[in-house]
Amino acid sequence: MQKLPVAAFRRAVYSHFAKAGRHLPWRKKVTPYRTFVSEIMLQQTQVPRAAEFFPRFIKRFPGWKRLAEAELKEVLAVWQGLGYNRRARFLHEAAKRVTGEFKGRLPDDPALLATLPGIGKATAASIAAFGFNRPAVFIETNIRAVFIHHYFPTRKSVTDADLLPLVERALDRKNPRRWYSALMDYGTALKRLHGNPARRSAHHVRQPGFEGSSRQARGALVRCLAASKRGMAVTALAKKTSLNENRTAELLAALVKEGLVKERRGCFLL
DNA sequence: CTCCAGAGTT
DNA sequence: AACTCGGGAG
Repeated sequence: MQKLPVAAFRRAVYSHFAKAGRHLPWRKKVTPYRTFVSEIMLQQTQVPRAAEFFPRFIKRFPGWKRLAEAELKEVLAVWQGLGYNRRARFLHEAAKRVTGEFKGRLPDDPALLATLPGIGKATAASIAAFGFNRPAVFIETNIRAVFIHHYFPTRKSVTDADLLPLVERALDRKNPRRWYSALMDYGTALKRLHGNPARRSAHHVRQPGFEGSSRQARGALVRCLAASKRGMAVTALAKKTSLNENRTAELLAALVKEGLVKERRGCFLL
């Protein structure tokens, strides 16, 4: 199984990092807050887009306190274009918990981090590694690409359980932050060269289409509301988004239930 | 059409 | 285990 000695593998990854490591805004200055924000933004979102939004977000909400004190509508407004709006709400909720429960100090324990909204196993470990330079082990799509390419070049289906011991063994425990940064950059480069080895992950799933989906419609609704001063009625929203009125009402009800939208006597607002 | 530094809900 | 959640670039 072990096709490549660990030392040689690390050298290959670090060598690429030295030549082609990316200069990303969240790497310029590392704090737990900045790492947290970037990791939420990066969930299912390509690096260039997160890199575009990150500086704006940080400028507007420089730290936990400022984010916690903001209104959700402000956070959603800055979030527009990033996608998956509920992440903005999770981030906002997390900031409130960090300032309250943790007195403004983000814990570095992945198990504790994973109790925060929007933080699953992968992101919790990512934050521990990138934000606190802790040797947490995790797997995400770039890591899958790298390890599948190097250690399972021909196997059709590779599980995370297959990869985990390899990821753990390869981890540079002297500098987890640098190691994972290098691994990410190597993974994205590998995908461009070899057509996404992560497709051969047993956990790989293709997304349903976006055109005409409720995701698209919800996005349009939230975008409208983010742009409106005082909120809008169902009819106005349906007209503005070219959606069926019944469907619009249903989608709005779901958005209200999720805490992204509020309703005040027939008028919807963020 | 595909995927993206995934997570929450059912 | 299967669904759902944005939006843009390639």
